[in-house]
Amino acid sequence: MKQAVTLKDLARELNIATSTVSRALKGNPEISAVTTARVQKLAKELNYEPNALALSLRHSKTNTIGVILPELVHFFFSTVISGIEDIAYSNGYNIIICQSNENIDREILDTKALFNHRVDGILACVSRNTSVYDHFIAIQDKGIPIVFFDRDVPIDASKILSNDFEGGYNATKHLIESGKINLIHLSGPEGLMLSEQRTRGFIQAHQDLGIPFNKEKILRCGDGDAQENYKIIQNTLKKGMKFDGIFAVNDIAAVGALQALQAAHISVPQEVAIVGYSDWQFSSFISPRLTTIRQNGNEMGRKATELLLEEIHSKDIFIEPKCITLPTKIILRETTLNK
Amino acid sequence: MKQAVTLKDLARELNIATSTVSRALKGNPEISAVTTARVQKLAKELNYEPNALALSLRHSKTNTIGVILPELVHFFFSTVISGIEDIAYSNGYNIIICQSNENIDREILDTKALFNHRVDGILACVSRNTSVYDHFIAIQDKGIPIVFFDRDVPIDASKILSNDFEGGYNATKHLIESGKINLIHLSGPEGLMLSEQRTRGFIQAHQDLGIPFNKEKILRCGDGDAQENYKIIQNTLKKGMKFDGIFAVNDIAAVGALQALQAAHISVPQEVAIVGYSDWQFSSFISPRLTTIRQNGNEMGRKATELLLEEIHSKDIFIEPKCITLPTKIILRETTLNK
DNA sequence: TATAATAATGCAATCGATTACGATAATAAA
DNA sequence: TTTATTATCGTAATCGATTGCATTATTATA
Repeated sequence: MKQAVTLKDLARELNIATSTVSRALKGNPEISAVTTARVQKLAKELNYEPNALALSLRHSKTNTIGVILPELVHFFFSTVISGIEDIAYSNGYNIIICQSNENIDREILDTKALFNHRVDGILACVSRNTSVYDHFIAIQDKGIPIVFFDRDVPIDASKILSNDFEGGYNATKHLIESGKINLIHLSGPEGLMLSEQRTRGFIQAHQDLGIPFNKEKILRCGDGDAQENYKIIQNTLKKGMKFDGIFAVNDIAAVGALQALQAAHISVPQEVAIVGYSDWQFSSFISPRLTTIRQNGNEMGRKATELLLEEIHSKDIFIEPKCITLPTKIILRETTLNK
Repeated sequence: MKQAVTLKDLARELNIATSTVSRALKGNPEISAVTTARVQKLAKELNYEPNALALSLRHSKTNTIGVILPELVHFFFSTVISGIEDIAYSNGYNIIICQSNENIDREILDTKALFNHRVDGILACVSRNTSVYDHFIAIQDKGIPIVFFDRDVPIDASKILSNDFEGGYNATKHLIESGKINLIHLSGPEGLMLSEQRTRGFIQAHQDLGIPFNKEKILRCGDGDAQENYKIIQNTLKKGMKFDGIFAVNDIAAVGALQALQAAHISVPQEVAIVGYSDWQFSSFISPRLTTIRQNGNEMGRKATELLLEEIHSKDIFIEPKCITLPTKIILRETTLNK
């Protein structure tokens, strides 16, 4: 098997010490111009590339950021990753991405793996059903900074969140202002702070605009795939419940609802209007095009990475955790009446 | 700053040699039961975790696989990643994912970064506009095995491809058999082998089924986003070109075409039928639901990883590159007439 | 000419873990 | 009692690169 070229190989070939080779390669003025030239020439010839492992070990610094998130396939998360990459790469950092698949056990394994690889810091969005946080605390205790994003956690660390309350509030306000006052809400899983915030926004908007509200308006959907929400709306219609607007916790749920309505020959948005959440890629494709709340995933990724790098670069002095909440934006499309 | 616990720390605390600690931790019988117990107890107390960097350096083995692919957000690629994860994790390997963003320069940087991190092997799907392959050859020359997937490359290496010819053939055959004989094809970028294969299938099906074919039936779309294909179909209609079926190189293009038809009040599938490619997530959401060709991404990821691990584990002996072509499957939905 | 200053390079420790080999002590065999 | 054997543990080299501290050789200064 071919072996990678090392400093030692260059040194042997040129009959000098590895330390000299090392210095010559980085243009140290202590080394004579002649020697430097010889070394750099040979290095190029043999295609020498430094071993990042050895460097990391030496410097106790991997220049690598670990990223833990629930699923790659979500459009929102992929925009977050782009933001992370932008900042990380331009600062000379690599990233390692781990999917937890919304699985707490996988998440625990991921944190361990990232620690064992001695990443310089971690960006994490916890899985939906994470309720203990020891694995993160343990990492922090070992001196590795963590910044959480998108989903809130009861941990003393920096966080970049989206203003889910505001999103829920504005979605609901838009529905009400377009004349729909008998709304239902397809809500996310209990315990997931983010979905509870959206629900809170839903309720608050009712109160602020003087629209009556009761708990029956909230329909809880578990995983929130389209199929499930299709059935929920189907059942709701079957039970004879009346409504003229739906605020769904995400676009997938919204599509499920939309299809149930279409199957029942209920016109959207004339009879029932719909607002989704997150502005998935398909939301502008489907017919009618879906009104939704856009979160700035790229910005979230960038901000989170900037914060993390700050903490990495000042490992010695204590840094007060920051919590940044990013604004959302409503994207008006065809599933709501726009006046 | 808190520092991670090392073997040396344990050794100092217990007043024994690090070599003894190392052996005790892995239950080496040369170490007395008493000592072993003491070491393991302390290790647990101090939450000792071995430094993967040091191990990798020592063994010249990182147990890490590098993955290079164009974009994470593509549903197909995310299923490939799941397949890769399944096999990699169950074999004790971690993965590092790099997005090239269909950018050759980024791709070159990625290969370098992965090599510098001394990954044990690489799984790669080249970017759309990659036409030189020196960066991959260089990696191979350093003894790191590479397995390519999805997109074919003129490199002597193992490959897992999808049978794009078959997919294009069956899509076209289905359209013709459902009574549509005046088809057009929204084709992918020139030079991308995969899209040329699909086009070849389109042509061959015409010939085999005795349907006249001419080059005007092929409309080339560059990047292939929905907007672009919307315009292409719009222009085609404006020019008065007649057609009753569309085979699109991917689902996004198909949706663009679909929307252009709907805007022109042309009924799908009655007047014009559509077949897409790749079975994106949204394809079963939209209305009408899209008939498409499904590629088994998970299987592709699994097979590619298995092949790569084989090559990694037999680094010394030469392994003949294998090329596996996976079958595709047509998913019949509402954008075509199904008889 | 003797000494100091400078330039150029080598030696060896270091990062954290592993492992071949050597060393010590205790026990068994002769 | 002396030697061989075994159990147990330590020493040092190693992976690849860096870097503080010598060590030379050369030139400048007194």
